[in-house]
Formats: sequence, C-alpha cells, structure tokens
Amino acid sequence: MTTPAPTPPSPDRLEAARLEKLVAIEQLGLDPWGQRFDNHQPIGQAREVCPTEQDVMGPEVRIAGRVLLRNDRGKLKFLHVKDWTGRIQVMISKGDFSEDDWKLIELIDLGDIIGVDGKTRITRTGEKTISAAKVTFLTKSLAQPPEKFHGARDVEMLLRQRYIDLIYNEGVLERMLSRGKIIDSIRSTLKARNFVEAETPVLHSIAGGAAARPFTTHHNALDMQLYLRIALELHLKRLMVGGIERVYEIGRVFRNEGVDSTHNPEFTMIELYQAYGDYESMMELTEAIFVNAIQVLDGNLKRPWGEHEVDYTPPWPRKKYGDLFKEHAGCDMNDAAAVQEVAKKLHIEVKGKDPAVLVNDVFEETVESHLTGPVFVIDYPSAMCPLTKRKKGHPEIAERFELFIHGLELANAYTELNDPRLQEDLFRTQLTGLKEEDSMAKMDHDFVRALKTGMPPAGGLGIGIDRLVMLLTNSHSIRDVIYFPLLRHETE
RNA sequence: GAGCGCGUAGCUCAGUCGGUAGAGCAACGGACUUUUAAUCCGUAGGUCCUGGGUUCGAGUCCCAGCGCGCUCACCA
Repeated sequence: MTTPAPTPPSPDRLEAARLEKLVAIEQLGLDPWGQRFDNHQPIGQAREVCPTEQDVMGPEVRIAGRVLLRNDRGKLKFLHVKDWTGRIQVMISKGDFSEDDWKLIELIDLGDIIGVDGKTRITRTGEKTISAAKVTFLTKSLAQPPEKFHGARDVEMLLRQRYIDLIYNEGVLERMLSRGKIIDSIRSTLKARNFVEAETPVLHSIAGGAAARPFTTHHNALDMQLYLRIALELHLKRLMVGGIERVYEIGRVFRNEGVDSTHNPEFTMIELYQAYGDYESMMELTEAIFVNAIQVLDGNLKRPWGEHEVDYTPPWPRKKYGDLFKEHAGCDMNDAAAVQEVAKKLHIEVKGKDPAVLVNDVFEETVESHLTGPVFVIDYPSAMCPLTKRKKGHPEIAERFELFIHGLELANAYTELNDPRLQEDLFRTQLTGLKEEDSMAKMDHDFVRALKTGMPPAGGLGIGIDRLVMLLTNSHSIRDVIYFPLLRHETE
C-alpha cells in the first residue's frame, strides 16, 4: 500500500495522474508516444469480418485507435476503441498476458491511442469484440476526455477544440468526411467533362467579381495595398481568354461581413467556366454536380432538410424572375410606380434608390421565402448584373440564374458577358442607392484589356460549397460543415 | 450593430427567499474473468467568467466588461 501523494491543485491534478502513468510506461521500456504500426486494418472492416454467432472465433485482426470507454472488471477488461471508420469493443483477459504486458494494460487511460491484435468474436451480449492477444501502446493522452455518456456539449469548446467534437460527438467526423466526399465528387464530375483545375491569386489589387466588403492587407516589399479575393471570377475568365476552354477552381474566398448560421468570413466556392456554353448548359451541369454528389453519399435524391424534404430529382423547375415578381409582389417589375407602392407597403426605404435596386429589394422581401426549391430563378433584370450577357433582343434581361433551396442561395450562373466595350461601360455605371462596396461594378482595366483579346462565348457557374454540404448533410449551421469557423480571440 | 439568454469541479449539470458549494461521470485507493453509461466501498477535487457596487453577509441582487448562443439587422 502506498500513501497517495498530496493532490495538486486542479486542473493539473488530472494531468499529473496521466504523467505518472506516462513515466510508468517508460519504465516498462516502452515509448509512450508510440512508433510506426504497420498492417492494421480499419475498424469498420474488422467489424465486417466478425462472426455473427457466439462461440465462433473469427479471423485475426489488427486495429489501432483511441480508447473511448472502459469497463474494468479486474482480471477482465473491456475497452471501446474508435478509429475513423468505426468503433469496436476489445476484451482483455489477464490469463492471456505476461506480467509486464498486464502492467501496461492497467496503465491505459481513456483517450489513449492503442493498437490491438486479436481474434474477432461476439460476446454473450451480442457485441462485436476483439479478443486481445497483444496490446501495443501508441500514444498517451494527457488531457481529460469529456463525460462518457453526455459527451461534450459546450459549443464554444467544440468550435475552439474541434478535435474534441470530432472524437467524442456522434456524427461529426462522418459529416466532415462527407464534405470531402462531396468535393471529390465535384472534381470527378468535372474531370469527366474535360474541365481542368486552376489556381488563381488570392491576393488581388481590385476585389472584383462579386459585391462584398473585402479584407485588406499590405505587401511590404512592394508597398502595395492588396485585398483578399471575394470571388474567383475575373482571373478564371482571363484563363478562358488564354484558351483554357473548360476551367474551374475550388477555393477559399473572403468577405468582410457579418457572421451567422449561413455566413462565415472565409468560405469555399467553386467557380467554373465552359467556353461555347451558356447559362442553360450551366443548369444541366448544376443538376449533374448535385446528383453525382448525392450518389457518393447515400444516393437518396429525396433528402431531409429539418422538417422538410427536398427532392433533387432533375430536371429542376426554371422560373423567370419577372414572373415570380408578378406572382408574389403583385405587380409588373417594369412598372416603377407600382413597384414603389409595393415597396412602401413593405416598409422598404424608397428614397434615392434606382428602380432596379428597388425591384431587387422587393424581390428579396416577397419572393425568396417562397423558393423552397430546388428551383432555378432565371432571367434577372440586367441592371444588377454587370458581368452577364444580355438576352438577345432583350437588353433589359440578363442571362443569369440563381439556384434556391429553402431560402438558401446555392448557386449563381451567367451566360458570360464577353463584349469588352459593354463591360467597360457597365463597370462605370454605378446605380444610385447602391454603395460602391455593395456593387459588382468595380472598374478593372486589366480585365477589360483581357476581354479585348477575345473571350469565347461561355457559361459560368459558382456554387457555395459550404452551403451545398449543409444541404446534403442536413446541417443547419455553416459552422457544422467548416472545421474551424471564425471565433473571437479567446481570453486568457 | 440591437434585443434576449447562458457562463458553477476536467466533463454533463443542480444550486429554493441573499446565509458561506452539490450530484453523476472522469480522477485517485480498494473488490470483481462476459461488461454495455458495469457495479460496490472509500478519497480527493471550486478564481461560482472578470472587475466594481449594494449588503452584517453575494454563485444568487445591481452596474460595466469579456466570451458563447439565439433572434433581428447587415451580407443581392
């Protein structure tokens, strides 16, 4: 019997207990931080080869993972070990181990990472189990894990220490891995259609291609003010001028705006451009990207979204902006006086606003909440679309669509404007009632110069990857699909 | 940016009317060879977010700040 040492003040006492075990492991001549561990198999696979009848020994397996649970009955111990493919019980019987091996086994804490060799079987209670023949210590955990039953609930901790969320909360790891699968699927959809991936600058001299406040930074050696990109558009179009006929980029963009359940200051977009296409080709491609991504998940085209169900079976309805406006706002969007009346009734500020801006405001207020979708809203008023080709014979209509699903704006696409003189004019046209930073119209002479060389007629598409993952995984906060969303500085 | 809510042990949470801090899990010591959030006995563990204020006395009431959440605004 040893007298326990005086307990150090919390929280170091918990770490101290683990450090003592670390030393004890070293005294057994073992490395508490582990070594290369070859030829182990995924736990998911070990579960598959496990026999389904009692008293039948299955094949030998070797797994590695983190200890999540322990039922210690003295000479018989049960552990639950988890890797990124699943979780399995390990049974350790004292009679199967030498004295030193048993000493090591008694030093295993919750949260430690171990390797196990043994035969699969099921126990009396029907639990798939590895009957351990050998235990290899792989990594000591010095931190106290969260409560074994309730897990970790404190949202702030889960966001600041996402690894805790990934390890201990059901479904988090799976959801994050789904994000990767969806992105892989997008790449293979595009590869099959002969698109190539490009990497364009993140640091921009002019933050163009979208309407948003940029983050500002500075290059010291060149003494240049620079912006983090708010869109991928203008560089990818320059590549089209250069003859890269089908090009895309999946990349981070940065917008210096508010944070809420559908907005994070840095987020991931895909933009793609297809020479000799138009916005109709982009609708077909959007459907293909969604359907293929769903195939790599569970393949179910009818997917839950909270209380609702979204049916992704193509083709999705196309609805004209003007028709939707008439249906929900109750007047013709070209009747400026009537639009003003509706706006006033909705308590929208009317003064000093260009009619096109007002139409847009009324549309958002009256129409968007009705767009449960998936629905392509097509043919936007051209005044709000300075980068979009106008419809042939209808200069007031831009060949643009936005994809809406339950109020979320998922995608935005154009038949791309490739007339350099019109582009230059539109960059100059600042609608009244719209602040410069809220406008897509930002003069970019270098881009106009590129168009003068000649960009083929083309379709272009942008999809918010984070929102796509949200929808396909039924996650209602963008923070659920971004590993490390932005938080304020942690106070010491 | 505004309103509302939350912040107590490593974790999950109680804490009544303002009277000096509680449980479960985890930890530590002990018993246990088929458990399922094992069980049983025992021990230890607290800057009650921070700083002021009221009070004989504050986890509790008041003010300010910090962090997080929700709603709204902003973000076409």
